[in-house]
Amino acid sequence: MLTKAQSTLKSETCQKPDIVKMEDQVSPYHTSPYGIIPLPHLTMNTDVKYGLYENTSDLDGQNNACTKRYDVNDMLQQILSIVDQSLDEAQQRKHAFNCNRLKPAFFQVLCEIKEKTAINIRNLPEDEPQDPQLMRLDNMLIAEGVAGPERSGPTSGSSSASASALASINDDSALEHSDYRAKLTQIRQLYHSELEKYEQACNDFTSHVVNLLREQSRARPISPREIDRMVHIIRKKFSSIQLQLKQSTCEAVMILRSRFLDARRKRRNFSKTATEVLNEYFYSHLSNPYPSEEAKDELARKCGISVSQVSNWFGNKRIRYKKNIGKAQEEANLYAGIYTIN
DNA sequence: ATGTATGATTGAGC
DNA sequence: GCTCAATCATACAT
Repeated sequence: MLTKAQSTLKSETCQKPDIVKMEDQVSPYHTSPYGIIPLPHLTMNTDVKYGLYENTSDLDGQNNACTKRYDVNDMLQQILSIVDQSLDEAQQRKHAFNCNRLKPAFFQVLCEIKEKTAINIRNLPEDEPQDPQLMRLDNMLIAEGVAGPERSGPTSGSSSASASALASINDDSALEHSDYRAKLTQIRQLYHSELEKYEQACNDFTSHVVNLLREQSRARPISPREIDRMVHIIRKKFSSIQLQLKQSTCEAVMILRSRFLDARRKRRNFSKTATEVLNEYFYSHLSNPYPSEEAKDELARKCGISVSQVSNWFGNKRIRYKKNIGKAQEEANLYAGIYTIN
């Protein structure tokens, strides 16, 4: 069954008698399932508007239009000549084409052809899941305070708990902490300005392409769906660029962390009183030196260290006590003498 | 400079 | 998620 579109195209080839003569001949007035379209007019007009028959008049003197040979070279020549046409000329042609009363019908036909071809099959919008790598990076950037809402106080973030505890112990680490925060802010600002740039560029480019496609859609069949698809593709490309930005930002944060927050590099012994408090608890609970969550909280508060530091201390203490009970006996006696063994 | 002490990290096991 | 054991990296004492 011939569609309106197909019949239109076939009738167009009929305009070129040579071709039709040799190939399958279809009536220019073929009735499509969509009704009769006065095809000869359409083809004539569009051909003229497109300039395909531009030099017909020159040739008319020698050759009748029906006998004129249209070979591939002629057509190529005409296509190539479009490049040489001035913008004004092109605009005129475009305008003439758009004003053609049969243009909407012709356009509809082209759209239908497209609808029925494979173009739409691979057009199906796939709901692709979010890139797991991108999600990881996003989560990390938010966790580090680079992306997401700005953090004001040093006590606001959960990750800063140990740092703020350290800061309360001595000025040294407080200084380092502020240094760390300053550097993090620097990274944050850089990240956001770059991200903004990318987004701006993406939006600019997208709107440019959309405008271009919309403009072109007046002359060739471009469905809104296709434009959406193009926008989707552009966004995907740009997000892959953003991915690189996020990756390098994460790297920078990790380096910063390792430099400033890796406590192994800047280890400080706990204060004497803190060690005393911890030892007191340890030796007075020697039979079960495993402080509960509440006890850890209490010890952390008393010592001005974090709960995880308390946990670390007890972990180290238990293992080292076990390894050298003899040597630890002295210490045990010292504390046992003061506190009743539990 | 060297050895020891100590807080933190890592990986296995539960 | 906690603990153990080994280990790292630094602080501290000598």
